[in-house]
Amino acid sequence: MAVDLDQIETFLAVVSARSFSKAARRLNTTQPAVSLRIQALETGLGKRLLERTTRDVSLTPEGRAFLDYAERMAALRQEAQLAIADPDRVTGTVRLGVSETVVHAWLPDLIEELSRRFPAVELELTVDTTAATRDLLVGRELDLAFLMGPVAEPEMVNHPLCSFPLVWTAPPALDLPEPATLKDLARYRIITYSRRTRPTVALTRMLQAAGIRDARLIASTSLATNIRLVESGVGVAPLPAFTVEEAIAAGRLRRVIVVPDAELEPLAFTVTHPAATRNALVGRVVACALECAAVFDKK
Amino acid sequence: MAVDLDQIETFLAVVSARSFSKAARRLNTTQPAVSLRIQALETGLGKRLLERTTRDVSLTPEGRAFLDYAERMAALRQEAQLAIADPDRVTGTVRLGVSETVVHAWLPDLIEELSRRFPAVELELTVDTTAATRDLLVGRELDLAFLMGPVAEPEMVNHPLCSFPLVWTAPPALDLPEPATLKDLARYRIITYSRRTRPTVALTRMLQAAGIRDARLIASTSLATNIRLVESGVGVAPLPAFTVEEAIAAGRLRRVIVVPDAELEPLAFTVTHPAATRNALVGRVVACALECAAVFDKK
DNA sequence: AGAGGTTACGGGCAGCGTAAGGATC
DNA sequence: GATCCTTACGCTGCCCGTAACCTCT
Repeated sequence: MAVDLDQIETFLAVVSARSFSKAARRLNTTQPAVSLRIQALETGLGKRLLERTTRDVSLTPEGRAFLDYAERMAALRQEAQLAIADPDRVTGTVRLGVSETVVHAWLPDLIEELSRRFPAVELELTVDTTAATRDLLVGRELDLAFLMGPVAEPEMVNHPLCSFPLVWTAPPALDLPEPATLKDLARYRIITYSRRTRPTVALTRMLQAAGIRDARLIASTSLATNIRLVESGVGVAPLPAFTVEEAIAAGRLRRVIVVPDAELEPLAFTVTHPAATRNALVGRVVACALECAAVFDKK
Repeated sequence: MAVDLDQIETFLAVVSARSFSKAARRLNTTQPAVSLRIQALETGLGKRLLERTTRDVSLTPEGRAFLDYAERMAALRQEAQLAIADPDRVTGTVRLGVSETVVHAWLPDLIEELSRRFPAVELELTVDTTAATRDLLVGRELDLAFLMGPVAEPEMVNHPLCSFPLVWTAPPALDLPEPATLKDLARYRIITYSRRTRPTVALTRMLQAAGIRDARLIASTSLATNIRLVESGVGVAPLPAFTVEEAIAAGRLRRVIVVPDAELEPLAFTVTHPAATRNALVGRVVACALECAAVFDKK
C-alpha cells in the first residue's frame, strides 16, 4: 500500500532505461516483476506514473513530479548508508564511462580498490570513445566519466585527473632518422585513435601545417589493437608511454625520438559528472580515482 | 539487506516512543516484529542504532546520525504522497495536542473534515491542559497543538486560531444583582479552569486587585465537569459562551451580566508547531483547522 | 514478580519466475 | 511475426504473531 524503496528503485531504473525489460535486466529480475512493482507503486499513489506505448515508456505529469521525489529519496538512502553504514554494507550502482586509455592504465586498480572499499556496490562500466561517453554523460545515462578534456556543459563539473605523455613508436626494424620529423614519420602508415578524437584531430592539424597531404592514417578505437599493429610492422603510432614501456624494453617496439614540432600534447584526462548528481557514491569514486591516478603516475 | 521504508518508520516510532513495545502498539503490530525490524535495519547498516537497557531505549551516535536521514526520508515520502497521490491514499500520522475547550468547540468538525480529505491518515490525539500540551510539543512528542496563547519557544511557529468569549454563568436560582461585581460573584464558589491556566491566573489577579481574599475557587481540568457543577448549583463560573448557550436557552443556566471590571478576556487559541517540522501533513491540518475555526465562529 | 527486549517456531501471504496472452508496429 | 507490456498461476521464502525465554529492577 505505502510507497516502498524497492518500488522507487524500480521506478528509477525503468525511467532511466525507458523500458521495463531493460530495467528488469539491470535489476537482475524478470520483466513481469518490474511490471508488478510499478503497478503496485501506481496503485499505492492512485495515479499512473508511466505511460506505456508499445514502443516507448514515458512519464506522465505525475510521474515527472514523482521522479524528483524518487531521486531524492534514493539519494538520501545512499547518503545515509555512506554516512553511517559499515562500508561493507553500502549498496548502490555507479554508472561509469571511461575511455580505453584509462582502462589500460589504472582502471583495474580503481575497480579493485572500489570493490575492496565498497564490496556491495555495483559498477556499471561503459568503455567507449570520449565522444560517445560524453553523450551518455550529458544524457544522464552515466553518473560520471573519465574522458579527455573538460566537458563544456554548464551543468557538468570537471576535475583534472591524470595525463599520459604520448611517445612516437615504431617497429624496431623501421628505417627512421633521429630526431625524426613529421615528414619522416609520414612515410609510414600512422596508426592513431579514431577520427574525431582529440589526439587525432591534433595530429591531422600538425600534418596539414607541415604541408603533408598524403599521410596514410589508420584510425582505430582500440588502443590494444593499435599497439599490436605497430608491433606487427604496419606502421608508426603515437602511443601513451606507459602502454609501450614493456614492449620497448623487450625490444618488440622502438621509441622514436622526434623533433619538437612532431611532439604531441599529452593526453589530458578529466573526471566529469553532473553538478547536481544525486548519486552520493560519485564523490567517493572520484576521490578513489584521483588516488589511483596519482599512484599510477608515481610508478 | 538494503534499508527499507518500513524499517525506517519502525525506527522513528521506537525513537519517538523510547520503547519497542509502545512503538509496536502504535504501529499496530507486535513487539517481536518491531524488534526484528530494528535488528534487520541494524544488520543492513552493520551498526547498532539503538542502545537497549532494560528500562530505556537510547540512540547510539550512529543512531543519532541516522535519525536525521530517517526523518528526512519519511518526510520526503509524505511530501511525495501529498504532491502526487490521490488524497485518499495519503498515509501517515499526525500527533495533535488540544485543550479541552477546543474539543467542545470545533474539534469534531476538524476530525470529520480530515478523515474526509485524508481517510488513510491517522490522528493521534492528546487532550490535556495547555501547559501539559505545551511541554509535549516542545519535547517534539506532538506535531502540532491548539492551545492558549503563543508558545514563546524560538523554534516554534504560532498562528492565531480562534478566540472564545467567556461569560459568567450561574445557576438560575442564584441571588445575584445585575450588573454583578466581582464581589457579588465571589460570594459563591467560583468554578474555573485548573490552577496554572491563563484564565484562572487572570481571575486570581482580578480578585486580588479587588481586595477579595476569601474567594473559594474550584479548579478543574474538565470543562464539561465545570458546566455540570454550575448546573448543579455548586457555584458560578466563567465559561466559553458557546458551551452554555443551549443550557441558558433551556433555562438550566443563567448568564450573569457583570460590570466591566469583572469581565474576563476571551480565551485566545493559537495553533503552534515546530518551525522545522518534518511532517508535511502539519500544513494541511493547520489549514483545515483554520477553516473549521472560521466556520464555527460564523455559526 | 513484573516489565520489557530477544529467541524460537509454525503458518500465511506477498512477491517471484515461468508461461501464456494481448497489443502494436 | 517481432517486440514489449500484462495477466495467470504455482511456488518459495520472508515476515508476522504466538509463546517461551532471558535479564534487570
